[in-house]
Amino acid sequence: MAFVNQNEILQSLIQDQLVSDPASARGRLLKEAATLFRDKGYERTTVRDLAAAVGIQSGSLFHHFRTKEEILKAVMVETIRLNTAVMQAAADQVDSPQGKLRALIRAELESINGQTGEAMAVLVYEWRSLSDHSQGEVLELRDIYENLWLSILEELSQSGRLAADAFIVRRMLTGALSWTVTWYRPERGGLTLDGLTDQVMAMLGFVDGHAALS
Amino acid sequence: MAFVNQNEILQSLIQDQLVSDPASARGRLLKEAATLFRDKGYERTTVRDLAAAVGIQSGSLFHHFRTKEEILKAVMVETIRLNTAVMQAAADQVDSPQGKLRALIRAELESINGQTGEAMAVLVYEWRSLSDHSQGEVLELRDIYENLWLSILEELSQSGRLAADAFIVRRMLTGALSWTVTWYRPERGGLTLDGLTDQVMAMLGFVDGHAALS
DNA sequence: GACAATACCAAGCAAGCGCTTGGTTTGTAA
DNA sequence: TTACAAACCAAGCGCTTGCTTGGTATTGTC
Repeated sequence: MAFVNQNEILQSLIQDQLVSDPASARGRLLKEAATLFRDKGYERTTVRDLAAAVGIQSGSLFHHFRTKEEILKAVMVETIRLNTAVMQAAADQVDSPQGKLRALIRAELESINGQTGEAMAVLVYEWRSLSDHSQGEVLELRDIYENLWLSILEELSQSGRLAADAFIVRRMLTGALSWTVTWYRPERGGLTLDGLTDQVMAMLGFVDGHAALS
Repeated sequence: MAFVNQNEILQSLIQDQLVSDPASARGRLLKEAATLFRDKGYERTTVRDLAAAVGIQSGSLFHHFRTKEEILKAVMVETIRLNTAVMQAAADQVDSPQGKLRALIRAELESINGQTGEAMAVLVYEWRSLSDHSQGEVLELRDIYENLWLSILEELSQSGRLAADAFIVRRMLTGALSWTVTWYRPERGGLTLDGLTDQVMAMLGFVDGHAALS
């Protein structure tokens, strides 16, 4: 199936029970949790904060989740699942490696700075609040996501269009793109998402603005 | 004065009371605090943890610092002071803008992954644990530090040797370089600090390996 | 050797934490 | 209407938290 927009992808994942419906009680809680975890940090966010955000008593949370950490893990797992699907779809819509790279960068910037931004920030900055066991589970999902990037970067590297090592470029991009959440404010005018994507591509030595569409 | 190594700079700052002597009680505490804050996060680190790390009772901490947050702020303030001086010295030892950029990148990578790495990580990832007022104070110091980078990047940009915008490149570098702390392990062999610096320079389009020395 | 000032200890307080418990309401289907 | 599970409330338990207090060593100075 070739998905076009993010909403179709989301519906499909909900169907397969891989992510929670944002309209359900569980989904709404995860959404609020992501926002609170990003704004205040996991540790500073109390179960009373979480409960108040969805309008229930703190004890009632534990009917939906066994522990507070399980909430954090759920935010992370569902975020990776959704974004892996979104990125895959973005890359599939373009043919050239350079175009695929641009699509990935744009899609990740959109994830980080758009609707799922809160959850993405949690994924990056609340990593060590997870227990070792949970970290392992999340790590497995992350590997799938990362391989999406690496296969494309290595293709560009081998054809000589990328000056630095593929692994290292991906790691640099991980840091650089996730960091945008701390400073990029598209709503204040100035730089659009496409403009920002162009800047990142330019930094990597791809200077021809909007990438080849085919 | 032209400083050569990091130790001379440190001694000078200690003299001026801008950073604590690592041999003093206060300095040792800040060192341990930085390590704990990085490993467990500020919130998860208790005053009892901090006290145990330096071998005193938890109550005795409050003879040196009024609050736990004051410890966090001190770690950040002293780290910025030291690193601003270190970076300034690194840039001053080279003449060409490209050489200065390489020196800054190398020095920041060294700060992040070397002796002061714990404190640098705290500076990046524990930002929101500071009160608003403290954030303001730290921000002022950060501006000085950032201007060091911007003046050099803008020079490169205006002479056409940098494809992307100077502000954006700096922000990308901030994210990319600080992220290295999560994956770069020089002690396991493989990539040296100079090698990593070369990779970053290559990513930015500066491909001539070790930069001009003059 | 007197005398502060500094550095520390031992004990514990008040508040907030994650989570449990026993019981009530709400939704669903026969 | 009855039956039953899912969703929720009200209360609070046991524990940890940052920080305070009153007192005791240790250190530097003349």
